Amino acid sequence: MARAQVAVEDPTELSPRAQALLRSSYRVITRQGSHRLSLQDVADEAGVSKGMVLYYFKTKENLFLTTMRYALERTGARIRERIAGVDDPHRVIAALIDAIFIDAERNRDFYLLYVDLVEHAARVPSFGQVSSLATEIINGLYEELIRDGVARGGLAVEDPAEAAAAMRALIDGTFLTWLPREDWRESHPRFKALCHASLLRLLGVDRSPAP
Amino acid sequence: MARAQVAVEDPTELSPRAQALLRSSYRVITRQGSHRLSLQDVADEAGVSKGMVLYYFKTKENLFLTTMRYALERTGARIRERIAGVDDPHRVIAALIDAIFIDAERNRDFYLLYVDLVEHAARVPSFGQVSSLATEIINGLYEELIRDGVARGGLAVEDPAEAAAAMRALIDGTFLTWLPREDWRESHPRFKALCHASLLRLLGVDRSPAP
DNA sequence: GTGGCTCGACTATCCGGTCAGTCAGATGGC
DNA sequence: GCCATCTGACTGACCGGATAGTCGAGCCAC
Repeated sequence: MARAQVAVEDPTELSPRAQALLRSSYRVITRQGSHRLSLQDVADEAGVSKGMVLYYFKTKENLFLTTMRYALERTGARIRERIAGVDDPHRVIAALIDAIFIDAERNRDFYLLYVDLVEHAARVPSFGQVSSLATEIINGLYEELIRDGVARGGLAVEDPAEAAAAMRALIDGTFLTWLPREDWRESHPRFKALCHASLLRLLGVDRSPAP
Repeated sequence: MARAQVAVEDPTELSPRAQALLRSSYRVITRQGSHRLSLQDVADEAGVSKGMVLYYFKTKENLFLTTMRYALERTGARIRERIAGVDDPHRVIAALIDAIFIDAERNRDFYLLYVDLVEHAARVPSFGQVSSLATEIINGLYEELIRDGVARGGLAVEDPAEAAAAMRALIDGTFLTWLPREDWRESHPRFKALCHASLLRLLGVDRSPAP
């Protein structure tokens, strides 16, 4: 795999054809894992020849990197959208948990990709920027929520950035322990509830039910 | 890669030669990642021929599985050993954190392998048992500690098994967010402190300093 | 007809696994 | 004590299959 020399391109600025390939690539990765991703598979999934994949994304690494970024930004946007309407600071945590834990299949797809990204980022320098992007998106969102919650009252937190980091660790860790389970489909609600309860503890939310 | 039909063998019951190969395998995996592990690399690392690796471990999958189990049990035993002497329930959490966060290099090696294991376990059924073994070892240890802490007072926890799961999520998640960082070497103490503080919150430990 | 787009054949490489065979040391018959 | 035989660890050449990337030629819309 050749080394990418330039920054990963913005997926939203790609031609429609390239974006379709990106979606095919994402589908193949969720099905097989990024390590078993082959250009031929992506081409087959998209119903085109392998040459075309390389025509739009010069190398496999570039395709992979761009797919990561695409999935990351799409997921981040979706979560933001989901919690945009919620104003009550007491409910915003619940809304976030609802937004993140949508359903077992999609959570599994995304977090398996995310785990792959971490593994790659730790070994291959060019993946570092995508991984940093992930941290920016995720921690930024969490920190924003926490600051808001503190300002409106209801959250007992000293350092929002630190709390956001802890929050991220808890949520990502919940998925990490959930992913390899054989009963991942059935246990999804249980892990969701556990994560919710732990998060409330972590953020010092008053746990007496609202009257 | 052929499918393993039988349970992964106990690494401690292997011949010295095979155990040496296991250590070589672990070294190669920590260096390159399990997906870039080749039999030739292991053979080179051990200074033998590739044929020998397959002589002792019939398939690559079996070698990999056994290496995982070896690393898992070795790490679990080391942590148990480290906290064995601590009696004071207020210090046992600190001791655990000290035992887990030994140093940046070893944490990185182990958790990169662990992340690989999760990815494999989620895709390849034969890795499920090793992953379950990991859960047993880790959650068992945590639950034991929590029960002990509750019995001696100092921990405000309702369901120890549930608290253990949350604890594991927090710790594993801390490493997951730490791993892909470029500054992983320098930021190790910071993540350790963050994890420690969050853990105290999560377990409802009285945070006023002892007089 | 020209240039972007698409194909598919081809190349080079890598890697898991097989296999025939080497060699050193143990065994045992005399 | 000595040689024939055997055994099991170990090697290295080899095979088959997969796969990233190249390239030249065809297609078609403008």
